[in-house]
Amino acid sequence: MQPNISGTVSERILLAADKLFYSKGIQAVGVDELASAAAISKRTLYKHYPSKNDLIIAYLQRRASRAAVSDEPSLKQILGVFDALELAFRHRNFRGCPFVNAAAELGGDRLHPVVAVVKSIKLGRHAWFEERLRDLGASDPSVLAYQMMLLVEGAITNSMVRGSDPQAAVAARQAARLLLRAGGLKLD
Amino acid sequence: MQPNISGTVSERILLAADKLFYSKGIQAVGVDELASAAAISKRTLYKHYPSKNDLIIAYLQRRASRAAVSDEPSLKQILGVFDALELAFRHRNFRGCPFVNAAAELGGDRLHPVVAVVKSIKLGRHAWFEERLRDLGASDPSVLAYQMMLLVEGAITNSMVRGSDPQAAVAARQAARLLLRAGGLKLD
DNA sequence: ACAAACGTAAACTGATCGGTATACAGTCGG
DNA sequence: CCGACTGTATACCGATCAGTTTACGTTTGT
Repeated sequence: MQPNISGTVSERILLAADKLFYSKGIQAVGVDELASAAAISKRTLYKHYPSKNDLIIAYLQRRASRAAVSDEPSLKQILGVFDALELAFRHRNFRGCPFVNAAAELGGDRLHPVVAVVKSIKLGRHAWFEERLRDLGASDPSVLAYQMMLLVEGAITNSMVRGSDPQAAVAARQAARLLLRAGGLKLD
Repeated sequence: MQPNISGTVSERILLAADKLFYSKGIQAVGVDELASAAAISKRTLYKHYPSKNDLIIAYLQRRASRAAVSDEPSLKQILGVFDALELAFRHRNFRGCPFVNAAAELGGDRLHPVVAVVKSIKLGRHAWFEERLRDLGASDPSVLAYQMMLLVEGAITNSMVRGSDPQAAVAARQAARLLLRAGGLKLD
């Protein structure tokens, strides 16, 4: 891979980490490879991120903060998640959920800081769904939000295992519409 | 961990591999640890499994072959999956789906033999659902089977990330009943 | 009893890893 | 012009890993 030489140093490092960690897996990427991909020396990398673990966490938090802030109506936002999934599944570089992958790779140690980060991110997603479902007057926003999470996670996992299968998103969206309607929401 | 000294050698190795691979992760377990856990020498281990990869695949296939063969009616079998999930989530040692975890750990290389094994196992599960749904006269057995897969995978993943949450199974079962009914099945 | 086969224990090989230290080049303010 | 700073290139460290080899019991068939 030819190194990226644009942007600030921290950005370059995070960009390289994002690409490599996600596509090859966290454990499979060494610090030397990261440094050369970011076109910096190892020393500089350790100046910005004092350990590989710090870089891993920064990578996950950067992925989490990509939450699209939108002023669309709540229902459209919820259904939009499944459209976004389908788009993601069509992407050639799709390789599942970075958070789940990280937890699977490093979760052998239940006290690993990465596990805590992943958990908080997932709880945040649940809250995101629940908030919007409450707005929409769902009969049981918490469990309905949980079910949306199940469909999203399930679709991502299935698509990853099968090798980027867009049909996972189609089945998930259809199921979501059914569950939302059963939960007391009026869809179009 | 005190070594296990009962059963045949191959069984002992597989038993140790199952416990260690699942609880600590595949990459986190070394061959020396496996040998001492199985109370055999490294030499003997390599006689039974000529590489660590062979042992990994044997471990996954053993997990997959644990499919409970039952003569219950199809519908009861399908719903039973979600009861089994809840039971699994209550287990202290639950740490997600061994197949997904393996794919997440080793899937950076898309041609890795483990990835192919995992994919075939998951396709087998889909076929298992589809077969029973077809028996039951579901209107679209393939997509309904896909949706069952989504719920199962989603529940497992969510429960793992949250640290063994039985509520994931409850939400999944409730969603499953709804989807099954909408798919043309008569429940109780 | 004896030799071949099988097992173990443990050292070793070569490679890779995260992280550190050294030596050197460029830059910039005073 | 200089000295502090910043970054690079690279060698190095200790640990760990998969896999091999060596040396030494122990069992087993005959």
